[in-house]
Amino acid sequence: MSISTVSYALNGSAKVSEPTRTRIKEIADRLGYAPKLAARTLKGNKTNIIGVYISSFQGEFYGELLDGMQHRLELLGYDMMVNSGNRTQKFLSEKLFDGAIILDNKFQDDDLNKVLTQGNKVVVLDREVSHENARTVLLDNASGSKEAVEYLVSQHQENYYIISGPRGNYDVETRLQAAIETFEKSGKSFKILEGDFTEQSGYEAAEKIIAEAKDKTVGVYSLNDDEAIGFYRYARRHHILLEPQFKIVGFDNNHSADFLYPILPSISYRKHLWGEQAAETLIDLIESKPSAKNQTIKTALSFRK
Amino acid sequence: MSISTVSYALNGSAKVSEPTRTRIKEIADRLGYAPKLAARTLKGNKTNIIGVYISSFQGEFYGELLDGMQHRLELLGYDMMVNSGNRTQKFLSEKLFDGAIILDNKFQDDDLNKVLTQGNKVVVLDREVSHENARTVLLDNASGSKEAVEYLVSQHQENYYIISGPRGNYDVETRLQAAIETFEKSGKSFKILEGDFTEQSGYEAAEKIIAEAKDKTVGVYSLNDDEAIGFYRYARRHHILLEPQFKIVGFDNNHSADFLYPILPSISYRKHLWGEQAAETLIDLIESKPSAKNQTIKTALSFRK
DNA sequence: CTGTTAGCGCGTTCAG
DNA sequence: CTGAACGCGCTAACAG
Repeated sequence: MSISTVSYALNGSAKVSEPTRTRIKEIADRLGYAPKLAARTLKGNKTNIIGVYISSFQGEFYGELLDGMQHRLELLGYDMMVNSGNRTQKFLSEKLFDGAIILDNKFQDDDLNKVLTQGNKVVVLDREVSHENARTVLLDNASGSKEAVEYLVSQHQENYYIISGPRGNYDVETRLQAAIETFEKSGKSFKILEGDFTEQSGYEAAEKIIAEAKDKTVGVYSLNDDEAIGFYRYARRHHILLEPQFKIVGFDNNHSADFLYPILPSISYRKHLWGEQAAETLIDLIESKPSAKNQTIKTALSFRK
Repeated sequence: MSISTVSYALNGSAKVSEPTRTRIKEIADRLGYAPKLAARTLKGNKTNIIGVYISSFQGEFYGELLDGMQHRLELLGYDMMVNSGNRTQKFLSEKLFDGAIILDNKFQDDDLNKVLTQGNKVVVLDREVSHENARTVLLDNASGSKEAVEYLVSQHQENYYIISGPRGNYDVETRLQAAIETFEKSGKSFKILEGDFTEQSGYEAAEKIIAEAKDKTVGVYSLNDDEAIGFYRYARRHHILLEPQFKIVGFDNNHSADFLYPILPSISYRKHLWGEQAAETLIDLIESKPSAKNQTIKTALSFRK
């Protein structure tokens, strides 16, 4: 029983007879033997692992997205590993991953370019990229933003605000631009308050907006739901009834905003599908299928149930 | 410039002069060269990667926990990768990870034992294990559960319920046992309704409980907050005012339950710390430090803010 | 200090 | 079914 026979047996090659295979598998099992990934990879140059890069594990944002990726990748015969933190970027260059999905503002454009130049395949969910080894699967922020603002304007408020997000972020910039255009087209004036997508920043924005409001009615477009939740939290803590003076719209349709009162309308999109599309596109890219094209994920105003 | 010099230079060996090192690094950078993890691992028998196994990415439960692990592991010089799904268990046997943290009911006891027998180091957060290669970092469910029930009983309700969780689960069984003991000690009778830790199961339990209640006051101990949220959702959808007839206590102190009305008291614990302890214990175990002992995470009733 | 050479780690796979 | 080369980087031994 030679080394190669063992290898063939364990990998299901037809070069080994059934009885031998069975015997080998039994022995391997008894010994707790498992071929090392490192050795196999060295020879094969492929790991069948996809690396996913996110900026933080905190928050409910990623769960459904990752779940979508995971399920699709499993179907396609790949495994998935989730990373957060700068140091792990090296694993892509070091060929631990056959490809990566990136939704991580801490992953710098420079580093991304380096990685692409090295020949790594990447799908990006948080910026525009043009490179033969990259594809994008992006939200249709413009359309969602337009709908959000149109809804607010239809409520005929007296003053309007946008609570912004971290500048430079793709989603922020595209949502902002579309919102501004839509406000201008409607002839309504508005103010922009800076935010950073955290609850805290929404809380602080609420303080300003409510102080400025006096007895005017106000419409607020919060560029994500976390900020909107912060807004509600401020109101609750200060015993301010939002209804009917304040109308707010958010973005992301967070599950955890389901119990806010009054209901928080929000721009929603299919997170699970987003993850699936990202996975599918990446594998198409890795396997050099021509179907590996840039994708867009639709958005629409939702009023929860 | 020989191969060995390059290796020495890139790995910071003293056998290479600074100028040479710098030059080599520049060239490597320009060429986009990065030593492959597989080759390095094969020789060194160590990856400095810790695998974390969770049963699903969904839900807000894991975020803070993973964040705690991640930060502590980073401090200790390790990288972390998060896995979900049965197929990825093999990576531990295949020596991609130097060790693992497991909080995954889909990770079977049999498989865990196999992995431990192979010599892999593991910290487990969701069951009791006794093995030289394993340590546990578990919640003090008994204490939390006792406090939850004592709180309910102090509210002097007429009927009491427990909404259970998935049977066999360590947290469920220990919470349940302590709850039963505490109810019995107080002389109160109670009913147990089955649940599975999902919102849906809490929703269904609410339907039964509310139908049975008539005009009696009711105390409900929901073994996790997701179920409690389901309870509230049922009440809201059917326009039932919970206060003052229904008193509910949960477990986990989920952030997303912050906006429930009336306030949902819940057994809380420091998730971030939990993750940190798990990480620390695992590394101690890997590095054969005697400090690698089983740990317990404290719990306490919390009324949110 | 730098270069050369060679062995090692471990599984895969071709040629026999 | 077996022998041996191979993949890639690390490192020890030795020479310049």
